[in-house]
Formats: sequence, C-alpha cells, structure tokens
Amino acid sequence: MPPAKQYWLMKTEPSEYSIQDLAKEPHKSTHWDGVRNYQARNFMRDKMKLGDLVLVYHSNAAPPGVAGIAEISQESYPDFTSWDKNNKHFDPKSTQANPRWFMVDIQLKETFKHLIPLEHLRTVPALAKMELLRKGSRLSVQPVRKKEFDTISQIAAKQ
DNA sequence: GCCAACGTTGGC
DNA sequence: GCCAACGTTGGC
Repeated sequence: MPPAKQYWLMKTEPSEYSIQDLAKEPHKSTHWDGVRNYQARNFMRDKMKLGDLVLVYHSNAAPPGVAGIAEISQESYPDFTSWDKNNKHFDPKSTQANPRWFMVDIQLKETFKHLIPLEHLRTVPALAKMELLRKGSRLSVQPVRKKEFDTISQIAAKQ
C-alpha cells in the first residue's frame, strides 16, 4: 500500500514569486529554491513525497493568505542556487560534493478564486492548532494536518 | 556550551 | 517602516 498522502504549506513573497508566476511556468511547475532554514530544509529533503499536496501561501503581502494548491512533482535534490556566487541565496559552505541546501519541485493544481486571508484563517475553529497561526511562527515550509488542509479546501470551494 | 550580537521574517 | 520573535554566528 502506498504511504498516506501528506500535506504542507510553503510560503512565498508574491513580490518575489507569486502563484500567478507559477501559473505561467511551463507545465505550471518550478523548483522551490532559496530555502535557507534547517527545519524547512529537513521537511523538503526527508519528508516530502511525490504527490503530497501543498498550500501555497503569500507572505509579506496585502493581505497575506493562502493563494492556492500545488503538488510535489519532484522529490528533493540539491538547491543549485546555493553554489552560484551571483545568486542572492549563495552559500559558500554548500558544495556540490556536500550540498547543504535542498529543494523540491512543485506543480500548480489550483489557484483559488480569491486568496483566503490570514485574518480569516484565524477565525476558523478547525484551524486553531495550525502551525501558521502559532504566535511567532516563521517556518517557511511546514506540515499541515489533513483536517486543516481539507478545511481550507472547503473554504476555497465555497467562495 | 553559553549567550550577546547580529541578521531575518513577516504581520501590522 | 516598525519591531517582536526567531535563528545563526562566533568569542570565550
């Protein structure tokens, strides 16, 4: 039996890269480069599996919120932008022989008709324990419970 | 291993 | 632009 599908949330600043940018990519997919946090890296490197579903979250936006759903289309491999001196996320301690940072590919499944604002998510009882809503939470790649994912999908379906 | 200093995230 | 809450770095 295949392992149960897992659910995630990944943040992006729409001024840098938005869900609309993802929609314009060939095959609507891209590599999720630039994550430079160990906990977030570990989720991508060790836990994310093909077919897992991802909530795409717009941070540092007006308003911030969940913009749509994507799917893991390629499991982890080294984030090659860490080797590029000219890249914003260059890390001299990451080498090809011993890569420090990893990424996955995601493919867009659905752009919500309307973004679901963070402010609204905070009012939904079923989401009370979401990592995103925890005070001081900054993790840019985080696990989401199935119940939470389904709740957000249903909110999107009704809008 | 402690912890001060510094850098970053991200809501507001 | 502010700033609270974090994460990382590096001296000791």
